[in-house]
This record gives sequence, structure tokens and C-alpha cells, in this order.
Amino acid sequence: MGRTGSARSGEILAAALDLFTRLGYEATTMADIGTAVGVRGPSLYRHVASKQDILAQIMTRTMEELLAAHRSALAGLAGTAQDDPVERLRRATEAHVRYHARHRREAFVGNREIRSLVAPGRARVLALRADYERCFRDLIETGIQAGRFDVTSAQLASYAILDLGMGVAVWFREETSPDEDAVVWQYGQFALRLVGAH
Amino acid sequence: MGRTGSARSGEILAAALDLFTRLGYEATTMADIGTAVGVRGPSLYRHVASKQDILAQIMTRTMEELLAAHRSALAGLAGTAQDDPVERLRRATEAHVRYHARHRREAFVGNREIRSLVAPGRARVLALRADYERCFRDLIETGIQAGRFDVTSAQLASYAILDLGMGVAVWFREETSPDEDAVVWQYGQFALRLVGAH
DNA sequence: GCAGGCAGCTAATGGTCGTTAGCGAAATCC
DNA sequence: GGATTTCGCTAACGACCATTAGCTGCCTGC
Repeated sequence: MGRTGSARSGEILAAALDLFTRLGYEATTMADIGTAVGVRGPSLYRHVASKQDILAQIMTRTMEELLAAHRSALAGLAGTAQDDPVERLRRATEAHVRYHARHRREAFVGNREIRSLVAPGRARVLALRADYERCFRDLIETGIQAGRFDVTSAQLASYAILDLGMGVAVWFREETSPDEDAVVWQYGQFALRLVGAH
Repeated sequence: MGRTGSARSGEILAAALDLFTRLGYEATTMADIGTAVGVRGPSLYRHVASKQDILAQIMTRTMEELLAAHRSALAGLAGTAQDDPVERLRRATEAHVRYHARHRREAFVGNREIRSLVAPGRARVLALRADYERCFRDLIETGIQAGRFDVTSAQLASYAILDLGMGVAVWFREETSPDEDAVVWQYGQFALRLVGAH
């Protein structure tokens, strides 16, 4: 449960992430995860507290990383000449899409398995997600008030932009998809068009 | 397995749809479904072949309805004065979003539980989905060639538009969300902006 | 070289679940 | 009104699964 687990527990989280992505949380067994790291199922309990705890660690870490990526994308902008609502939304969307392309398994599991996450972890992840959504909504509302965006509902627009990222995590494949940078640029463009930026 | 089941089997499909949406396919038990229709788990087998068959019926029917909605949305347009790529994409997107708002549980399950669908049903649903995706891609490619859309990758744009609909199925609630017509109109607008329609 | 703990194993526990078997009552058909 | 089908029930089977108990070998510190 410690913040920095052993090397083995890192391997286990990685293997579990892969299996959760392909089979889903409910359908993957501890024995599956064990096999993936070259060990029998029960041996996993030397390194992790429970199957549920594996999921909780994956999901909270993912949401924290996503929020960190968002903040760091906007941090470099504060005080510079291009610090306006349009540029801020572009950067935020690009960071969003880049995370979903680069960490598609984390994002995929993070979004699809909330149903399987129980009591304390679930509330934590939902709170982080609500924070993240509010960041985008605020960005868009600010842009509307500054007269730079032309859209009636900041709520709908932010849902739309966030959902675009989720979609990327579903279909993006490192081998066969367009270049990550191309996707990131295109989706940043999509977001600005969507809110009618000018 | 018959195309037109008894009244009871309709109830069962409806109850299963609700439970699959809330708990997921793996997490709902036959006993859960039974309780929802006022019957014990084993009694369900008088009306359905298996749990897996329930899922298969829900998913194939959903994809067929979605394709039918798409075709009927475009059918009324052929030969009229407004039959151009922009209007066609608007209609297709509006039908897409309307279906996802009005049948959010069907669309939600249809998209999230493909992993749980096995051999024959899975291929069938994936084929229908591929057909549906191709409809949108073709619509966008035609618009690009006609010089009405300004977008480099029809592939990316169609993914983006389709994903917007999926998003609607996730957050839309009849009671608390904006009016269905408002969402449909707004998302149609989003799609046209996204491809740079003019 | 040896004591202790780290990290694996097998076996077992307790529970759940999809599905089948077999029975009985009520409705339906002729 | 008797025979048959329909549809429910309980009991049981067989499989699987997360987790725990208890054992063993190996590496490490001294």
C-alpha cells in the first residue's frame, strides 16, 4: 500500500493494467496477473493488498497524472504574451489528448472501471475527475466572457472536448494510428473550432 | 432465440439492459435479472437461452436500430434542394446524438460490453459497427472532395464525431440534462464546426 | 556458517455463479 | 373434463475465484 512499492509491485501494476484493458477488471483473475509476471496467483499477495487495491492504485495514479499534465501545460503560459483563453484551451486540450494517446491503457481503464472501484477509492477518483472537468468548464466560461468563444453552453462544450480525449484512448494504437503529434494538433484544432474560437 | 420473443422475454431484456448499464455484464447475475422481473434466477431459462444470449440480443438489436436511424435520417433528404454534404452530415450527426440520448442505456451497453460478447455475436456486432463508421467516413470524404469541408483526415474527424455521441450516452439524463432537442442541435453544430463546414 | 526474513509454492476455505434436473400448479386445448 | 403445455419453484452440480494458511528454499547481514 505504500506510495513507492517494490520493483515487483510495479511489474504487477503494469501487468494488471494490461489485462484490465484487454479483459476488464471483473474478467481478469489474480492467476492471470500472476502468470503475466511469472508467478502463481497467491504469491501476488506478498506485494499487493488485494485485487481491488491494484485497481485503486491504477485509477488514482492515473487521475493524478492527468491533473498534473493539465496544470503543467498551463503553467508555462502564465504571464507570457500568448496567455489568452484561446491559447489556454488549446494547450489544455493538447495535454488532454496527448495523455490519452500516450497512456491509452491507463485512461481506458480509468474511465471504464469506475463501476468496479469500491468505497474509499471510488469517491477519491470521482472527486479528482470532477476537479478535472471543472478546469475545462472554467476555461471555456472565461473564454465566453472574454468574447473569444462563441458557444451557448460551457457545460456541453466541455463534455464534448473531454469525450474526444476518451475516444482517442479507445482507438489510438502506437503502431497503426497517425503520429501522436498529428493527432494532438488535429484534436486541439477540433476543440477550438468546436467552441467557435476567434 | 426467436426474433420475436414472448412478452416475458421482452421484460427480461429490458431488466437486463438496466442492470448491465448500472453494474456491467460480468457483475450482474441471473438472480439479479430474475429479481428485477419478479422471478427466481433459474426461471429465466424458460424464456432466454443464456446470459450470453441476452447480451447478444441487446447488442445486435442496438446496432441495427442505430443503422436504421441513420438511414432514415438521410432517406428524407435524397433529391431535395438541401441535399448537400453539409446538410447530410448535420442530419446524420443529429440522428446519431438523438439515438444516444434517447437510448442511452442501449448505446452505453452496446459500446462498453463488446469485450464480454463472444464468438458469433461479437463478429456480427463488430461488422455492423464497422458499417456504421464507414457511413460517417464516406459522408466526410464526400464533403471534402466537394470542397465543403476543411479537414485533413476524414478518419480522425469521423472518430471525433462518433465519440461525441458516445459521450452523450454516458452523461445524458432525462431528468437533469438539457432538453434532448437542445443537445441534438448543439452537437450537430459541433460536428459541422469540427469539419470546418462552409 | 548461521539466523532471519523475503518471496515463492501448494493446499484449502468459503463463497458465488451459470446452468440443469426434476417437480408441481395453473392455464389451455380438444 | 382429461391431457398437455407453460412457467414457476427448489435442489444440486460443477466450475471458478479471491484470499488465507502453512511450508520451503534462498539470500542477506553479521
